Amino acid sequence: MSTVTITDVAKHVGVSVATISRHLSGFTVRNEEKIRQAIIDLNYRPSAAARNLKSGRTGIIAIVVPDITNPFFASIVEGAEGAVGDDRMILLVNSGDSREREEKALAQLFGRVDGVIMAPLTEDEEGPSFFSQFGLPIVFVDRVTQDGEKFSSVLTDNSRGASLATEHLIGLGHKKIAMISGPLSTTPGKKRADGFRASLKKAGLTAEYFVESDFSEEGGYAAMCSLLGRDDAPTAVFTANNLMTIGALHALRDRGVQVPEQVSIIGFDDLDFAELINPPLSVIARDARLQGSQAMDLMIKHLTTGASTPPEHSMVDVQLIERGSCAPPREMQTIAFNKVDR
Amino acid sequence: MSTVTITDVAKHVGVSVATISRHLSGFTVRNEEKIRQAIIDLNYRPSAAARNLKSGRTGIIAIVVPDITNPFFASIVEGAEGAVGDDRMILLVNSGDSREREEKALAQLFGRVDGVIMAPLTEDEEGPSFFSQFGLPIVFVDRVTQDGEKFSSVLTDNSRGASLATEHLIGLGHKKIAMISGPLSTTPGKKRADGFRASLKKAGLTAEYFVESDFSEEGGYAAMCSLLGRDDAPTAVFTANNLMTIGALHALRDRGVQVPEQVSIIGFDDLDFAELINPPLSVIARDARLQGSQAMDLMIKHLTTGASTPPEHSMVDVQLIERGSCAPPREMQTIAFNKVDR
DNA sequence: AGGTTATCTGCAATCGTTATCAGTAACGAT
DNA sequence: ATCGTTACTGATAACGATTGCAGATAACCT
Repeated sequence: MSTVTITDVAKHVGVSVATISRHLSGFTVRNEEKIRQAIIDLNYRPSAAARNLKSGRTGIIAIVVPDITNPFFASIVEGAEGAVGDDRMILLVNSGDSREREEKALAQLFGRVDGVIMAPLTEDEEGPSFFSQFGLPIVFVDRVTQDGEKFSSVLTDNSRGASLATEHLIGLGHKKIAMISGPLSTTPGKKRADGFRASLKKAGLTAEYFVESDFSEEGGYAAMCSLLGRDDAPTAVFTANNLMTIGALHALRDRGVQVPEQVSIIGFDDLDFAELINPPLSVIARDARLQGSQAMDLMIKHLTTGASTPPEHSMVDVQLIERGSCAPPREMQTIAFNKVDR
Repeated sequence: MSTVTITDVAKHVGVSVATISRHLSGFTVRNEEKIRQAIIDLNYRPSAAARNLKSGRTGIIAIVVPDITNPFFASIVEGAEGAVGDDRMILLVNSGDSREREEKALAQLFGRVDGVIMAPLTEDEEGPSFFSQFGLPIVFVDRVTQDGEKFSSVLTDNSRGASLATEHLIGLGHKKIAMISGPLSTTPGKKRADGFRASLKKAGLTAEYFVESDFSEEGGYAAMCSLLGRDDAPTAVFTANNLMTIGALHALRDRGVQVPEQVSIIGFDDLDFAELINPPLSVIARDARLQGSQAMDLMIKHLTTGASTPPEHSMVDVQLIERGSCAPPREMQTIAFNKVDR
């Protein structure tokens, strides 16, 4: 029933398949009206597979993200969706976080898509040829590779964002500042950690409370628990992504720790509900949708101008949003009290 | 460079293309080792397009959702992702909420995918042939169509969920209970409104505070504002989905309304951060991931057993999760006070 | 050695579409 | 009447893989 081909239409009208094909590609043909009608009558739909085979293009762009339920990646996808245009579609792949799955995905994607936008969660150091071997155009989000010169990317100023957060805490008077970091093997993980350390150093502090975690809610929970379990607990915490922030908040809540009275907290990446939390959560925010749409723009540009054009790298800005989860440390208040007392 | 075909491999080894093809399909051939080596040396990857054309199948299943940043739909996608298996992939389409875009998507999808899982936000009354005209296998999530007998679906007991919420509020003593409803033109919108009205009626109350909105955060905000602006404001509100709940909470916060002291609120669909809000949000929850994986299971079953098998309909359960955003109405407390006073 | 299987192989057709090329018809200009 | 131009048309060869068929090779048995 639904296997009506261009040949059927041609027979039905009484012309050759070439004529139908030309009509479909927008050329003017004689029996235009009859053809239009026949297509409707027979419910003909051109075979995408055949077109792909002929043209070598699919009109599909893949987006590889580690976790679509992470609002950050969902926003990336949304942004890319908005920029994709009418004649292309998006193929979503949840890669998880392993190199194996990423490689498998890339191999599977080959021939099915015209290009890949890749947003990593973790990454390993890789040979420069790893991604190029697939012969697919790639645009990276938040990742730099040793192939840097070969692929375009849309980066965040991760290091600056981390510095903003850290300096905000320092400015409030905190000395015992913790960071719940992402994996140092990833670009965002490393850069944010770097920014944190740099800011501490500038203020004459040491990165005593540094916990490397895994960008997951569970990881954030565990990391916060371990920090709270220390003899000399920190008075402020910077969490390196949204999921770990949620996990850390859950840990604080479960332990009955008051925010910001006992512990201040600031997270990287905004959350839809950050204002609804008690207290409203201060964060380092960036425009994830913009990052997604820029990545898509770069990809489409690359596809339309041909592989000849050199790769481009754009940078998305970050900003500090103060809400209420950060306050001066308790010790300061206590010390002040003590002084008055004596 | 990357246009290595099966013919190149055949030439390189010195056999016919048929032999290479057979090796690829798992048959035993003579020069197996040489072929394997040649494939690696030449970096050959079979053309998906050509395979699709021959086989008529693509190994891709589409998921059409109105908004991927809605955590509910993200979870649906995640669930489906987990159930898709190794030899298939997911094509994500953000449909928005218009019938036009849905139709366009379906038309575009034809030939590119083996089947479609469709989760609606809005829907119109449609002729029974609307979806069948595309000749694509479809599994619906949370939607019933007049084609009901033709397509499988995974439904939620929306009506029961709404009743659970409403009866919870009634049980606390509320009389002035509002509902911020989704569009009544949608299956979930209608069913949840039905459940609400039914429960009110059973308790001898009327649906005086009923606002039809649009399942969006902005809609929820506006609806809550209009409810708060009434002379005789409600003491409890049931919001029909997660986004409207967030919007309503923002409105309450902006107006400085105390929850649950002044207004109780309960939402349909759980939120990741429901526990972190002050007070923790009570909700009607269901397993969205399960809904997604069941939809995928049904789709794969349909694809593997052929179109002959009759459609199936499964139902996902809902449950009330009490957290703290609902309390007895203020009037009752006031009245009690008054009685004691006199 | 000869006959009979059991395996493996290559040829060629096929999937549905588009690009190329060689027409043909209509029409005005010469 | 002939020519050139314009505007369309149809037959056919690709695109890259799979598969039925028939032929070839090897293996086995008597």
